[in-house]
Amino acid sequence: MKEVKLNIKIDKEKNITTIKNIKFFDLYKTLDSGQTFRYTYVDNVDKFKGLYAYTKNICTYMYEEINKDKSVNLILKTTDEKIINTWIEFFNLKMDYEKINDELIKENKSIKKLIDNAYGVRIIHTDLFESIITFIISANNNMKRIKASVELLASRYGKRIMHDKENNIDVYEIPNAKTISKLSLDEIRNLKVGFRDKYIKDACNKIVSGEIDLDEIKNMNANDAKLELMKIKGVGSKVSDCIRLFALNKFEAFPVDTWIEKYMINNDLKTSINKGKSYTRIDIENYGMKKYGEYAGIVQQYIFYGMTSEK
DNA sequence: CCCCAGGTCGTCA
DNA sequence: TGACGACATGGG
Repeated sequence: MKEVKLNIKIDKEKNITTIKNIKFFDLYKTLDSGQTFRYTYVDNVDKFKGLYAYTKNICTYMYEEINKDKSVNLILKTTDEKIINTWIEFFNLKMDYEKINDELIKENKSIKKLIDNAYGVRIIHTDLFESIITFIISANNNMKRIKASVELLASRYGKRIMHDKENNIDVYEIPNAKTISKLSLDEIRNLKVGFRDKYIKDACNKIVSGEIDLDEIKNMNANDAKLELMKIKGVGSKVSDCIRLFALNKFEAFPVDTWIEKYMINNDLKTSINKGKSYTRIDIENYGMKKYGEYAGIVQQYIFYGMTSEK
């Protein structure tokens, strides 16, 4: 698909970069949609509201302005081109979401209300290792607790990469596999990850030993990547789908968690279930992939946002 | 006390 | 294969 051309203004004097008129983008909804767990809201930096976002050992202050036509200006507090490009890639800003949404609606008109509700939610491009660890923690857990555990992991065992004295905010990097593999099970357990301690350790051991090669996984097709990730204990079908969708951007993945299951049972699958059919999560995953095709993961994220943002 | 959260594992048939 | 209980932990 053709890439969107970005309108980027770099202001060296103010140390600010503005990416102008981004279509279908909501910074806060996107970060808050359960794909990444590492961002910190700030009440007062340079007299405006914003946040520190983190990925791949980079922490940047940013905020958004909404234009009259609903497009968004993303303001980054940096002028470093490498960092700017990191965030463009992270938020997939070159993807033409208007076109993708039009195609999805053309195939299936009922998707329009899902899109309107989740307006601006994008699939982001997260770091593979971080995604593996956070989504192992996510199993049978909730967003608040996942975020707390990831934050504990970073602040206890990661290097501090940002210190904001004025707002009393510190940001730490996610420790690497080697560092985590040296921790005891008790130390990992103390991150409030419960029974997932041994899974985190297994993932790091396999990465350190070379049994799992993250660079190889990045070059695999969607199906091979899924199976390779599932060699890690604690990574089943759903966790693997989240990792390949968010960290590898395999958009055909359709992760089925408790929310997606509830939604599909009450909507897409309702009539057949009334006729006495039953579906496992794997059935629902295959149904979603078939029905929504190459952008199933994007549809899934709209559904997830809708289900979790109510109340 | 119960049930639930971006599920997976081991076991038993 | 398919079903089912166990698993940590905090919130409602």
